[in-house]
Amino acid sequence: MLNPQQQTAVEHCDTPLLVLAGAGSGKTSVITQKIAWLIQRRKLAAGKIAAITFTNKAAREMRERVGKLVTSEDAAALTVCTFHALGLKFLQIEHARADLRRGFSVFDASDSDSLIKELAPKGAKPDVLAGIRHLVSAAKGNGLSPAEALAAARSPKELEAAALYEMYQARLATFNAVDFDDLIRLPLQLLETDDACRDAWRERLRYLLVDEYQDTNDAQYRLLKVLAGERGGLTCVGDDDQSIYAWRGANPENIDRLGRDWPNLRVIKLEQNYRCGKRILRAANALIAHNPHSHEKKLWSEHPEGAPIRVLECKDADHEAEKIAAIAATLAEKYKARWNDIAILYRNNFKARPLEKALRLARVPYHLSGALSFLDRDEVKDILCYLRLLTNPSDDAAFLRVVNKPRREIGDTTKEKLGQLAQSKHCSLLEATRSDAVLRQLPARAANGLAAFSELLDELRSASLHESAAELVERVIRRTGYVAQLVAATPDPAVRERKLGNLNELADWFRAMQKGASAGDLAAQLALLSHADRDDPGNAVRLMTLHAAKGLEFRFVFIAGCEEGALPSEGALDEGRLDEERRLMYVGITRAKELLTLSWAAKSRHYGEIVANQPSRFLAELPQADLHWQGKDPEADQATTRETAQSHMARIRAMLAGP
DNA sequence: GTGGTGCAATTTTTT
DNA sequence: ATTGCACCAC
Repeated sequence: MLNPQQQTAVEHCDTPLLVLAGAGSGKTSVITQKIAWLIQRRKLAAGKIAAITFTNKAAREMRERVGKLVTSEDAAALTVCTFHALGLKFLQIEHARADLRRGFSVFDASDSDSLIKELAPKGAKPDVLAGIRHLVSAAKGNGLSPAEALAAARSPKELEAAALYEMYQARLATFNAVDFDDLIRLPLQLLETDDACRDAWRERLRYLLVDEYQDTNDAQYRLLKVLAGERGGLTCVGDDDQSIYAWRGANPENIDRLGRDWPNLRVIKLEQNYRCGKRILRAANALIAHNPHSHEKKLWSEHPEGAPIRVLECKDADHEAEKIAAIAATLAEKYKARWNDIAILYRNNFKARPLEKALRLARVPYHLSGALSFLDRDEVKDILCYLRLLTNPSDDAAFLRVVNKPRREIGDTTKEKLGQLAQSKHCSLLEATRSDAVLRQLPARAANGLAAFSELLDELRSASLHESAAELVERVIRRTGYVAQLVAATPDPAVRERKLGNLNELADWFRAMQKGASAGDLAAQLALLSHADRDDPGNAVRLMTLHAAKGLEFRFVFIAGCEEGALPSEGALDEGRLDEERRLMYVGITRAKELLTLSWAAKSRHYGEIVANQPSRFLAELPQADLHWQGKDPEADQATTRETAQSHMARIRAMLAGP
């Protein structure tokens, strides 16, 4: 099944291995087969192997595929998860060494945002806040502690951010909480400083396989390095041409670092593509040739040539969406396509709106991935915050979120006052509500509400001691009066049903999880499962961003919004980061197996105003002979391209030859 | 403490 | 143009 390069990659275990795997070259097969090889031929215990991915969906798919190659016992013993999930598991075991107490909370992005906002100078503008948050995250992604970040600060901005990082981290510590970046940074810090801990984990994880290696940041690289050690039980699979996450700290330089840190590194290239038609691949190769390369790679394919790549020129975004919807609708009969053979990709989520509208109108079933995440729904977050607070009474962020849900007449004034009192007593908000001295200093109405809240939590906590996680979740949903409030406050029956459905789904998720785990641990895991990769899209056209499409493939792919300022995005253009945008386009093109359609709109809305667009420069970088431009004026174009003329002739001939 | 009105920011991409 | 949020009147 495997080609010689793939087979070599599977069998090479004695020194670290870097697999430069082009798009569609079967890298997942290499990883899964290699896991099976390690277990069956190298007699390595499955429990000592970890396969690390970047998304939960990728982890799930990998687990599924490995499951077909190894025994179910081995499959269960394997670690197949994201970097962040591995870090969480690590910290849950090693919490004491990381100065965390059992049941610590994982702050999600919005928890982090509010904390930053609280600590930043009052009235700071959103973009300033975002800048600080980005710098703090970048420092953490470089594995820096607050002190190190302060020392490394090069500009006033960085200095300010580093100072804020210190406060931010101190607050997290009092909340007994970590954020996403800490899930990498804290394990790294521990492993690099604590020899006993490092040796134990090296023994525990004897072989590491990393998918999408080009997406690792500095901290992740160092984590791999310290875990793999001199022994170098490590296989990294990646593609520098698919590096599209530099904006969030991914460092594709890590590809070259491997060879420097392990001189015995073996490098294998996978250049045969098993996915795309020749023409699509030729276009992809031509496009990416415009980028500088340190690892030359030439993808080839044995697939048929395939149809020309269509370029739809449209008047505006609505027109574009209508055209795409119309073509998608015909593909089904023309090519015997199932709806889920079709994907519509775009640079930013904003583009999804007109597409949704057009697809609905054309009665094409579609599924929007990524957008409204299950866990971002308010009602789900609320219940999860109850669980967080039950497991971690110090979690002030969770406290603030749920203390007045459902309504207990506790408003901002009370929260503010309570915060001051807790601060002076050096205790958490929840502890403060337990103190009579504190309650006496508040108005009776607020004090009653707080007392009721803390009693409710006490009751739930004592119930949690002898209940499973699933039972506890159901109890929280019922006993807090949450459902009653939800029903009362949501007049629209459709919205109400949806929200209640979300709560049911949440309960289902906990029911499906293993019996032994505590609700708090599960809530922490759930915090990482941020994207809607939970629900099965079914047989529907898939709408998603180009980023979300990485790792997927479809027979028919549309890339909408190929415009200057959109596909090389405005921001990237300003900062001269064109290469990554080109790689994004490359990723999009290489998702297509059979038919690729690119489109651009001559006009679009920009902050409410209508502006004229230019077609993306990337369209000009494709081999023009492989493109079929379909302009705004279909009559005029029909004859202009050879391909259409030929198929036109073919149709006429067929008619003449017919009955 | 809650429910309204007007203003400002939004368009990268995600664990 | 839409939407979230800050500020103000009950």
